[in-house]
Amino acid sequence: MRILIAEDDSILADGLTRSLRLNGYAVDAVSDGLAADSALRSQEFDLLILDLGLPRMSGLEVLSNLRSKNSHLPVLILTAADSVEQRVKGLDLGADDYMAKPFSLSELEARVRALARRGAGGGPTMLRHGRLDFDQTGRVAFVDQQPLELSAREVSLLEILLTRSGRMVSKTQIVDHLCEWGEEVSSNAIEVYVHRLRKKLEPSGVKIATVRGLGYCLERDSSPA
Amino acid sequence: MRILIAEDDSILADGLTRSLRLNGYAVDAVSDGLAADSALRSQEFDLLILDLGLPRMSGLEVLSNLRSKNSHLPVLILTAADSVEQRVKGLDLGADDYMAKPFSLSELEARVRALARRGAGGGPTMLRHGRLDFDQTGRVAFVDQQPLELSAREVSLLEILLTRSGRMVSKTQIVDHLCEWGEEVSSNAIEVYVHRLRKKLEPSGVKIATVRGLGYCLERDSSPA
DNA sequence: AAACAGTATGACAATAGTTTCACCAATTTC
DNA sequence: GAAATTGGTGAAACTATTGTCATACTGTTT
Repeated sequence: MRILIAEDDSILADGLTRSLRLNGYAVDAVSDGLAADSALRSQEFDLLILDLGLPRMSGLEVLSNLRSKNSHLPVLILTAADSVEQRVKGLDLGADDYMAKPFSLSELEARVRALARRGAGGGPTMLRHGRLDFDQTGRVAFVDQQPLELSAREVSLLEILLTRSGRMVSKTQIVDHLCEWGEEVSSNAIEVYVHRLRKKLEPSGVKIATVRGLGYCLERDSSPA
Repeated sequence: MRILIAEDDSILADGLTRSLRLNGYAVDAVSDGLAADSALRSQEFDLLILDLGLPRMSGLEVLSNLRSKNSHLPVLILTAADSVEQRVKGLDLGADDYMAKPFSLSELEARVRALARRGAGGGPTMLRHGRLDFDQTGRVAFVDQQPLELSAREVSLLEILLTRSGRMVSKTQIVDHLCEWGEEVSSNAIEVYVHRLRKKLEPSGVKIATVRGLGYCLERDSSPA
């Protein structure tokens, strides 16, 4: 689950980044509108947290650019407490939720959870694959009701595989979802994650298939329900 | 998926080439505008990465030539960080996206993916032929909902046949889509791919017809709907 | 019908991609 | 601050895929 934060107050941005990371999200932060716009073109995010008062390009512009590309990316806008007007504009332009500064971290986290869930297809937050259940909100996996002990990386990997169940997922796609910008990771790292996850998934009967040169994909349920 | 890189900085070009190849694209590189123009006339590409500051013919010229031929080829332009003006011109001339140097490889890769996806018909990525379904995004083929085990090459071959469904595909066209310039492949290699793909397609009832001296084409649905 | 060019097919070898293990660095936990 | 967990690297073993060869086959041409 990848989040982009566009916020010019670096202290606030830092705090948000840190706290969201603790919650298991991959977070990137930019500090002006142009950078946000550019980031949105290049990467796929699952949620955008957008300050409306950004330098170089206003948050409203960023938002309208985004929506004009027909993106349904969930957007949470941050506004100064007094600018009711902006807030309204933002919602008109298709923001999904707003928070007035100052706000409490835990409230923000809650909204983020809600939006992230909604974005994930609007559908159920429970992914199922054979005997494996995965709770996207709590980020826990179960095999026959028994919780599975997975590290953060493993959870993320499992999540991306599950959300694209049956489709090929290339290593680059995996890197994009798991890592943030500065973080360059050897392709071997992915292979290692897969290896470790496979081991932990063994008892569940869920298999990760390899297609040489293309990537990985979750094997379809072999066992009939 | 074939990409042309027009970039005169050979170090950068090299890096791009290598990294994109790792992502499974067929990449060709040229180092000046004329060569780019000429390559675009002779070969079919799916994406152009174009530096605007090219010798012999400027990137903007290459781009406008291309668009004047009514090509909708997705184009990603590379510009110096400060030349906002060029960038704007480029977008006006019909570039699809831009990146300011210097940029991170992974960011470029992401944009390439985005463009490649958009370029691939923009529309539905599901191709259907008789009982055979092919998910272009996921790069998986199904027969009656059952996934088909194909290698990377086989997937590519199937893709090109499906996208030209019913029409002839010459061996040269196949080589062009699958391989890069340096990569010389005997014509027999193609015959071998076809052979292997045919075998795997057998249970689906989908047939690849040979036309002596011309090439191959997917047989029309034999079973009337 | 013989000769020919193009195509099919199976086996083999080289390659490039993957798995796996052991180990180090960094971070978190107690 | 020590121990434990997690995340990442490199190297060696491993393996499926790929491309070529040699050979058999098919349809055309003379």
